[in-house]
Amino acid sequence: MNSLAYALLAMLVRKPCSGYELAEMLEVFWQAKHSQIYPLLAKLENDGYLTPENIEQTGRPNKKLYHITPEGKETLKLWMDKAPSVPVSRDEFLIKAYSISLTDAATANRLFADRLSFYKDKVQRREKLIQEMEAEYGSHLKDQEHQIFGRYIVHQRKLLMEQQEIAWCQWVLTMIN
Amino acid sequence: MNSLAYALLAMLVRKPCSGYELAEMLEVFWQAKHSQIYPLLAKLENDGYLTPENIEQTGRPNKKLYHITPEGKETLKLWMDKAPSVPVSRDEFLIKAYSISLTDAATANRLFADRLSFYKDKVQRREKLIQEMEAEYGSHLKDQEHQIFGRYIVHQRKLLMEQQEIAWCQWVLTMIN
DNA sequence: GCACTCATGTAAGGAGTTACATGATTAG
DNA sequence: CTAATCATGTAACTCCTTACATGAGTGC
Repeated sequence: MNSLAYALLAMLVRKPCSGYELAEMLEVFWQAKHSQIYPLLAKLENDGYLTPENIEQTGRPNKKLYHITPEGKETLKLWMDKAPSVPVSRDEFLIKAYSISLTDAATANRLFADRLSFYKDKVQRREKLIQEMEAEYGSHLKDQEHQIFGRYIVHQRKLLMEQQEIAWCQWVLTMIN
Repeated sequence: MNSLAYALLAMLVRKPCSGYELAEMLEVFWQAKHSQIYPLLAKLENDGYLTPENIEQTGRPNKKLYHITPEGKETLKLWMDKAPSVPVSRDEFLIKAYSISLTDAATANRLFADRLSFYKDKVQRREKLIQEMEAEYGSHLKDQEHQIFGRYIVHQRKLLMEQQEIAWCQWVLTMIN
């Protein structure tokens, strides 16, 4: 059981998902490629933490919805008590930002302008997602007992980070222009 | 040449460093263990991007200061033009925050309280580091031509992120208490 | 026609972590 | 007297990415 395994269980507590969906949803705290996810789902099924449900679809490929088992949920619950490992963030952009004096004004500008638009897009998507949560759950979002609470606060955290990235890029752009 | 190799070159443009020092300094954009750094430094030396200087010390182990070569600096410069790969962040804490409804109030509280103090410590260290930069470089910090500029903006970014993490933890704590 | 989305998998290789190894000095 | 800091390295292993493989439907 590695961190990704717990990330998958955490997602599946909310609702049954296919590997394809999980790969998208994991973006919020543990990015992983499908090539890592599919074998791990098979392993978790084999260990009794998940059960698959085959969904036949027309017009698109069939899929497997994985459901979390009581053992899976219990395993995740027990893990909650352990101290989380230190967060890891690896960002090539920051290496380039650090080395900005090595490059010309045009390259520096492009670097930050691209970063800015990348995060503007991220913010837009995140705001839409949060609006959808608000429409569906309303005041339950602030109820720590409700299952949605965890999902809400995590996406709020990500939104804040993305908004701050935009503000910081703009701050740097005013200095280099 | 992987991202970590460029991260090392970026650090060594500023000043010659030992592998030990680099492991600490890399925290800001690309965390790596010494077991990954030492072999890579040897490889970069072998490729002609670095030259080592042996420093004999009394009262503590001798060390190797790596200096970047003109070829190393040129390689880093050329890399600046390429679009950076997408940032990766993997944070076990966020998996637990997402699953907060599975656990009791005491565990949830401890989880966020620990996170809060972890980042309070981070902010303290970062603020001290930035104050030292201000004392040494003053108005040069805002001069995009100056070598310190990149280092300054990156640490500012990290400080903002850490301060925001504190504010967010406090926001969640008010909701769960 | 071409790229994108949905959908699942395997194989090979590169990146990163943990453990093994050594050892003096300093602070509590 | 115990833990932390400084300091460098290797070995084994796990984790993660890239590439290979397949294929129908949709939008430009």
